[in-house]
Amino acid sequence: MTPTCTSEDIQRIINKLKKSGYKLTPQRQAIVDTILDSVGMHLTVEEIFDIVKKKRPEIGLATVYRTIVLMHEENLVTRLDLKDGTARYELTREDEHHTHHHLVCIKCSQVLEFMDDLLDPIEEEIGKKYNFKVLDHSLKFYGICNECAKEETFKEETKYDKREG
Amino acid sequence: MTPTCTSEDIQRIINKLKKSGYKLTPQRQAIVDTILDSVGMHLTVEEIFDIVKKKRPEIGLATVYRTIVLMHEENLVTRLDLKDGTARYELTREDEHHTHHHLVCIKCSQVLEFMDDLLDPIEEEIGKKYNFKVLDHSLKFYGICNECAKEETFKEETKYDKREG
DNA sequence: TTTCTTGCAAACTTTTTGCATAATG
DNA sequence: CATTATGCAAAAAGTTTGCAAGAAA
Repeated sequence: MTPTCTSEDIQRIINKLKKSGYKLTPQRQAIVDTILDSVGMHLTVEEIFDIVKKKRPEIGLATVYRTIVLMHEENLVTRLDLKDGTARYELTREDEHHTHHHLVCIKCSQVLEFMDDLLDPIEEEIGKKYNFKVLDHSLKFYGICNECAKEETFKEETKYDKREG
Repeated sequence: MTPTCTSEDIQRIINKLKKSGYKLTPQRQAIVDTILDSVGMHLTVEEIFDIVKKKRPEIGLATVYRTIVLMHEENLVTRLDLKDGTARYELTREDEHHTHHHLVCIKCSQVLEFMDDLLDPIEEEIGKKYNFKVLDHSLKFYGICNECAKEETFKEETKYDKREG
């Protein structure tokens, strides 16, 4: 479920950046490394910055922002919105037909990932019905994770603020 | 597809607010009216503010924010993230089993809505598989709308920034 | 009259940008 | 060496909050 990263990943990323004419600076290397090391963690830019800073204290937050923007434009990272006010990013996995999806616990905010291609027929149907050329989809399930379900009985009201439409 | 609002909607909202102990001020009324009048438009708080201000210039932006937060907590509005940097809100439709979903054009940013309950069996399956009590889901399809498809041939690169995982 | 709400301004948070300096290919 | 990238600090943009004055139940 949580794939580990290979040296192919790092090569793929570096090649793509080079191909687009970007220089490979130590700062960018450090940021790429951090993203590769944090698969499944859905880090914010600030969190990436904090990790990178440990190895290279001279690095600036603006550089991290600029690098993430750049990687996002190149589709090397995918943005994820978990409704806590800051954007989060994760490595775009090359091997996935579509991006994977997320189970978001509205009690503890834990995020599980899952792959599922059951959506493909729906995608096709919707495309035809609305004359819309579907390229990708994003799916999130909101609910209560196993641990939180054990802890206490869930109260139906509250916590709408963790979901989105 | 784009449902119009009935007086039942406004009664439902007002009753819910009253029931939760909130006072019904003219400011809140104006904001509720605006949201009811803008179904399908996915307004930002600032946009709601601009509309409300025309009728009641004395109203403050903070009041609009506070009212939206409050309505969101009461599940009267649903937050929607269309990746343009600001949160957007829409009326939570009472009659829907789940919230409706969105087709987002990555060229022109147009947002179409669609209802679909084909996801229910997937929801159930995922729930069992991951021991996750699913309460709701959010689904977005990203692609090219009919108009944009006509205009020009789509170039495969670019525009990843409009999508999310 | 008591409590909740408003408007304003200030504070905060996240993200972007200008600019001089430094590093890359 | 020409160009691109960096770090810093300042600016933007979106959202939240403190507080005194005002309105609702």
